[in-house]
Amino acid sequence: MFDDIDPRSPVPLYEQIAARLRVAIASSEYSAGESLPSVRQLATLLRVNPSTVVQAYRDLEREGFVEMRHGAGTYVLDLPAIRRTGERERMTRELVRRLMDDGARLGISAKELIEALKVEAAGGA
Amino acid sequence: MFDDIDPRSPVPLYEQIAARLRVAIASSEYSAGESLPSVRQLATLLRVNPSTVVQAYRDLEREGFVEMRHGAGTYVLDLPAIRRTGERERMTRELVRRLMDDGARLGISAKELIEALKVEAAGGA
DNA sequence: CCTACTGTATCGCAACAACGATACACTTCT
DNA sequence: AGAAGTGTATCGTTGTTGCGATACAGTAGG
Repeated sequence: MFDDIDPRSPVPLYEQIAARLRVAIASSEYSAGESLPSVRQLATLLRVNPSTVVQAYRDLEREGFVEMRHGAGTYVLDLPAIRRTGERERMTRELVRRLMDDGARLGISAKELIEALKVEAAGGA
Repeated sequence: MFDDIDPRSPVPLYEQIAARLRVAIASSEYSAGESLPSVRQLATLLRVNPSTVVQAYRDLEREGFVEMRHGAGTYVLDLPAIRRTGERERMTRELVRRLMDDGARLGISAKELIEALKVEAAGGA
């Protein structure tokens, strides 16, 4: 499950770990109420420092995916609960802004991006 | 024209400068063949180090907006030349796909993304 | 040619990010 | 109460980034 963690990648370890867990949770590989591996367990498994795993878990917590309980463990929340929060709109805006930034950088207008997005959403070209 | 350059912003000075110039070029405030302010001129105007302006110009050059001529100045290229490459559509698709990926990861549908994109394009909240 | 302009290259430093080491504090179970 | 698990807090080291200082090199006009 964590085969693709690569210390030499330019994307930080904690981000790789968080990303992997995000999809796992979103795709119900972990279900609500279930506990993630402990910080030390996962750290040992990945041959990584516990602090690095903590950093990943903290990100997931900020994003509303999990809850860390001191002394008890880290538990995944249910997705509906995650989605209810205003956090969701915030993140949508953030994603879209980044898209527009990157687009502008390449001289691609918002109008074009909307068009392309519609096409991709409809199942691609 | 460069009123909004802010040293205290988390986004780097050179990136703010480059961003401002990108839209200026895209909107024909500078036309093809015209020269940008010299590195030192702009640096003095913005009360910034010449190296910082250079960094901005180099980015614009990598992106194909301008050409730096040693000893002569920095000149804007014509946009049609930039846009003619099929590279453009490819990158648009790539950007949009990444957006959808990231969205899916957070449980955000394409429909929502389109909606948010329209809002942001219209000037944001 | 030579002066006054252009961009270029190479440093140095301060701030920050990523990661690790290690000690601390809480919970749960017996 | 105590043991064995859990997350937390605080450091230090290392690499990278943003920015500046300063010397180098090319170009163009008098």
